[in-house]
Amino acid sequence: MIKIKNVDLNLKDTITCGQIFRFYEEDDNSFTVILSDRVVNLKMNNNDLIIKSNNEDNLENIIIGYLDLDRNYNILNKELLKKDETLKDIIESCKGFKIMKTPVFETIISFILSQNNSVPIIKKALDNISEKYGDKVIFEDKKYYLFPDQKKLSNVSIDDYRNLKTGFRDKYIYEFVQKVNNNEFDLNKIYSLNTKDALDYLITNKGIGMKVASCILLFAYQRLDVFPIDTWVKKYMKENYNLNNQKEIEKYVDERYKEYSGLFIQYIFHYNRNKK
DNA sequence: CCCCAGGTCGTCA
DNA sequence: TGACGACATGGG
Repeated sequence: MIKIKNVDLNLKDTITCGQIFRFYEEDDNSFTVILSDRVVNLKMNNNDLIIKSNNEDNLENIIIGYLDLDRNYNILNKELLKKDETLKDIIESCKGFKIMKTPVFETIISFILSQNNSVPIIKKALDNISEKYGDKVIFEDKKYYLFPDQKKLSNVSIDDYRNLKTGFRDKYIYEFVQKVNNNEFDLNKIYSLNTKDALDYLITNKGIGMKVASCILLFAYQRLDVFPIDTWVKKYMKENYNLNNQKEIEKYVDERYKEYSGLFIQYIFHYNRNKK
């Protein structure tokens, strides 16, 4: 067990707001997440974060990175507030909310699955893939399956994916995995690209459009300057700002919030989700 | 039974 | 460019 004292973290909202899919809320209000090569249980005890895992190697650093605990959100929030003072209440309500740093490969598969799909079904498909091709881990007497890496999926066919309930996205996942394994798509190249080029590079994959690419950049690559525009955001921006299409929204958000626009979108999503 | 899910693709003006 | 239907699946 590891304890990180005095963290500024809203664990529940951060875990459950749609950044990751494979997590379990436990009876003691802790969360068990399946993270790359291990299973981790996270629990807040007052302001301390209690961490347990089947694998404690480098665990504290991994969780600090995963939950973005090293970033100074106070500075970000101040910058955001400077750009738009009307965000005061929203920003305050998002205290402790973090943009997670999620595993790249799994995140891309997850968000390919997310198109025209609902969260429980996305989760089910990810679990199916993991149970079939991922390594088994026993943690506190329970069985879990890690999400497989690209090598483990190299021989999986479109039909295999279909049988795991990925729906019509089966071919997209297949093609993406093939391209990664054949070095036709380089996950590390993203780090060296600016945000616009990274988006253009991501959408060269079938099944990845602008929204999915934005989620990938925001969550897996920590690009806080992208803003995933989906049906929810469109509706919200129309109702509150009278912006009627994607172009108008992009222009508005980019002009006002620039390098923090991803944070801005996550904050208003989070705020409105909790409001009702 | 119909509708929808934090979309994207292919097709046709 | 821009609009529009199709798309697998499961839950309401």
